[in-house]
Amino acid sequence: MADRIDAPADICDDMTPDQQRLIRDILARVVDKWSLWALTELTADGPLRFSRLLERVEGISQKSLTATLRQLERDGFVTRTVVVRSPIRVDYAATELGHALIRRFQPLWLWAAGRLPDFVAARAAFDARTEADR
Amino acid sequence: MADRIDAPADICDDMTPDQQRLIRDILARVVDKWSLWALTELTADGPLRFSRLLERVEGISQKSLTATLRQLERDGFVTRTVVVRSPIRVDYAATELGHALIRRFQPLWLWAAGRLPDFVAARAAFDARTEADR
DNA sequence: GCAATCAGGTACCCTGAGGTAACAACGATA
DNA sequence: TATCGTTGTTACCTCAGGGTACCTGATTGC
Repeated sequence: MADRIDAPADICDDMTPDQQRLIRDILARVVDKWSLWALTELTADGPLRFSRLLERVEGISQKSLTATLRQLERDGFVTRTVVVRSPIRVDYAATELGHALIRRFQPLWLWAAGRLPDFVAARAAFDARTEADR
Repeated sequence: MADRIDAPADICDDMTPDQQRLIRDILARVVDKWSLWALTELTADGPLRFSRLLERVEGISQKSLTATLRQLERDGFVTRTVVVRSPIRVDYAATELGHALIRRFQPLWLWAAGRLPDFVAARAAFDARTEADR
């Protein structure tokens, strides 16, 4: 998991180091291997139980899903409600904060999708350059 | 480094798996340990040479800075120009794509900064909850 | 010739994220 | 009673990111 993300100095100037660390922490969580994916599933499709998430977040292990959901819950992006029915059942749902985060992140995704040709071109150019000489 | 970041399905529907993987790749790079920080320094303050960056991106090692800059260069966020002067000199500068990325990322940072109290409260509530029972 | 500066490469090691697999609780059901 | 389904937890292992330390060129100045 990435453990620090920084922002331009002018945004940070009026914050304590502790606050800056917390923000980095939050944003790092947002972009780690599974968090955003899991949260996206929850924002797109009502409350989901553990096993449903396990199926949807394709490739994640039980252990990692548990850890991911705990972190998301701790930071207020997700709620966890235990239903004591027959086979125990746990529902996870995105909070308002969770929805807001996804909404804020989408423009970045769309932008990246739009500039896809630039990335492809940049990589091709770089690889050609390095293969030749350097 | 995080190696995948996903977006809502409706954005992905008209993209090939390869394209989706590339976008995840790009966005993952953006939020890894050092990339965003280094790029931020470059967008804030003209071209910088290797040693200047080494000082500014406080805590990074030579090895990691080299690796980070190579990745940023490969993805088109940074240019690398060698000046063959007396003691060799290499200038790094953010490209238009690099500036655009930082601009796109800033709103997310500002939003997180604004919701700081929510994160603090969520964590406090969670920690109190888990300390008591569970 | 010799030291110093600058940009990097390389070898070695350590840590931590994350996967696998087995086990735990606990009610329902056969 | 035994087994199953569900949500975890725990032990063990692997692998890759990243740090430290040292070495390489190339060039200038002494």
